[in-house]
Amino acid sequence: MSDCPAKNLDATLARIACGSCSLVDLCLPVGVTRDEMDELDRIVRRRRPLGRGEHVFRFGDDFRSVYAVRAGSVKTYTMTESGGEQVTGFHLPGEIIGLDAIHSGRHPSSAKTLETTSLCEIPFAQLEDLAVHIPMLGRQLVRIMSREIRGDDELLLLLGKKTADERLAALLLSLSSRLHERGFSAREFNLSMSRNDIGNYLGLAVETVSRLFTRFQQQGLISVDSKHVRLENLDALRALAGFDKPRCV
Amino acid sequence: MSDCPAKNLDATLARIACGSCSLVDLCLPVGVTRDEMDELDRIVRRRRPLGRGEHVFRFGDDFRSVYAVRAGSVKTYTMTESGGEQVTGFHLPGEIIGLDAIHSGRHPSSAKTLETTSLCEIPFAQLEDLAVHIPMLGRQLVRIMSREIRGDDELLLLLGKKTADERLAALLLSLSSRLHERGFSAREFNLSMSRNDIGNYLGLAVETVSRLFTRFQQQGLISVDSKHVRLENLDALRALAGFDKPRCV
DNA sequence: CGGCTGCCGTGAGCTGCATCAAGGCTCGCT
DNA sequence: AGCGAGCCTTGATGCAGCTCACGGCAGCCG
Repeated sequence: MSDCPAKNLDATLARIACGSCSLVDLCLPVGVTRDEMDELDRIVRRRRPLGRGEHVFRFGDDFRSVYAVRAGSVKTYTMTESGGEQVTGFHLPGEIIGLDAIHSGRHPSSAKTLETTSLCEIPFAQLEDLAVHIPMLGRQLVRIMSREIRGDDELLLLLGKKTADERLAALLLSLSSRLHERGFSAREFNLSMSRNDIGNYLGLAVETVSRLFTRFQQQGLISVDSKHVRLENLDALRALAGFDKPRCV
Repeated sequence: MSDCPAKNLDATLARIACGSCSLVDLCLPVGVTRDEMDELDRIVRRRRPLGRGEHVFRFGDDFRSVYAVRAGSVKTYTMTESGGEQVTGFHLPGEIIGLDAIHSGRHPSSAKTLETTSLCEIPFAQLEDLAVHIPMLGRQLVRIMSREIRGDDELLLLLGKKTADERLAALLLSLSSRLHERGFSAREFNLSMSRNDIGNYLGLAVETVSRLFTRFQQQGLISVDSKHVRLENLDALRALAGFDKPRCV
């Protein structure tokens, strides 16, 4: 542990306070003062990065904390009794995961990193206590949860009503606009998730996803090179998906 | 207005305080004291019942309040740009609707009554202010929203992975257990929503839903008489649906 | 090096559910 | 009573996407 090369990195990350984090206006501390942010900083635990494929929490775990993605990406998924997965979301920096566990006190879903990922762990009991002193923090939490509900409802529409093409187009556009918000290119990015995860999330067979990527490329909508995607015709994709910004009103 | 026969009913309903409401342990004021409940009472507006098919709020409306169903039932739905509906939920007494609007300040979905329905309107700004003085109220709000997210995720699994049979079985069991929690029979109830709404919600064509009802009846799983359903073989339904309590962990 | 494992792409055939079409039932309205 | 509008049911047909089967490629390990 002490001679691990990650230690320095760890120490560096530990120094990043909410106030100096570039995600500050995507994450919890929106609208709180400098002093209040320091209070939040005191309860946030910045953990050393997780490697690809590690669990943040597992189905059935006791609920203690919610987690903010700081860098990297995470998939969340629930499980059927028969062992099948349903991927419920891909989460990018600034997003909070674990909110579905508050109600029951146990995690009803699992979360696994898709690549090397660093997270902020926010012990929930302390967050609730802090929210009593910092009303804005509670309000922001509620706003974030509202957005989550909204996002899920949009996904329901996608799974309930849309064709395979529309679904993939919608996912690509969602990733594109979310990455753009975070300062990355909206037109060109890497998919950190496997084709399998994509199919699972969109309610499609892997083979269908694979064929769709091929066809989208043939149609000049995108260029794909394994994990790397470039959106060549955003307007056509938007027309296909049927809406512009899948995760906003 | 003054000679309307609904007026007396209105007055009666208006007298029902949260403290004396039978839904008190399903709704917002869980775990708050008597005095705190009185404070909540002061901001809750008990409106006269809505008739069948009336809107509680519409897509695009300014967000001012959330609503608790007191009696009756409500469907919520979002819309595609092309005008199609996606039903996102059926809501029974004690459930809160409108939570998806907090984030953006506008309702991203519509809510329409399925039968004569009475609601409590809870102005959200006042609820937030009150939550500052009654921490438990804020916590309960967050818990309710967490359950909502959890419920949506379960629905995603349903739409993404389950067959038509499994979907209908899951819906019937969900309604059954939720009605049971509210003191109604778990085995026999009326469907307040149309076959169309059911199909829409489950991502199926009306015709498929109709055929499923017929087949379930032939298989001895249920008896149906138009809106009236009796679950004849709960265990078999549960086995079909693949899980027991669709909206709980 | 060779074998093994995980991920991705492609083709061929099948199937669950949508779609289309038509008829019955109920209820409210004239 | 008679008529029309919704809502529901049933049957026939078609197709989007699933399943199965196979081959390729990259990374990993002995």
